[in-house]
Amino acid sequence: MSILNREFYKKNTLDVAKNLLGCKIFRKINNEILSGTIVETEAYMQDDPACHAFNGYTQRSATLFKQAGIAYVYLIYGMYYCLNFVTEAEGTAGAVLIRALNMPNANGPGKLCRELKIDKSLNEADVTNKKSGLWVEKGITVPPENIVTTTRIGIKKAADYPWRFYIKDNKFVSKL
DNA sequence: GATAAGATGTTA
DNA sequence: AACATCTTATCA
Repeated sequence: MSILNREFYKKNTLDVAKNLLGCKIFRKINNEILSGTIVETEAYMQDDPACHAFNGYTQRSATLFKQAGIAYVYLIYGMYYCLNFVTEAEGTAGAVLIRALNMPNANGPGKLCRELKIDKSLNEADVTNKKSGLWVEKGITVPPENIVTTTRIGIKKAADYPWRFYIKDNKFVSKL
């Protein structure tokens, strides 16, 4: 029962992406609580051609510049939602994309949002308390040797940046 | 107002 | 390997 506080997110995006591995996401819907361990993340930063905020401040990317510890949810390809957690200080763009959870049918950004019933109404939701129905708690600690660093998936720009992290030998990680 | 591209998932 | 499908950004 230790919810990750705002200080956890208000750090270097790459560090937050690694620290989030092994943490548990909780989603409360009506009286049901869904949860899953984060097994795969990707980092997106301000000086990153693939980041939505790279080309300046727009309506969609505005969330990335807000305070750390809130959710950034957007629709991709008109069919799938992606869940991010905003990082860095207010005014600096940065976010961590959650790519996979340690639960069935959640091995991909779009699939996990479908499983957790995440949609745009959760955009900018505060993840540091339970009121929003979406929060993260400290989970297992992943030793550095079990964190694998590779290039990101599904993007065309800056695809060679080694900013994707996942837990070694985890079968729920999207794509091998 | 119109157009092109996109941090994906499913199907063949 | 191709496609489904629509919001967002970027023009005019």
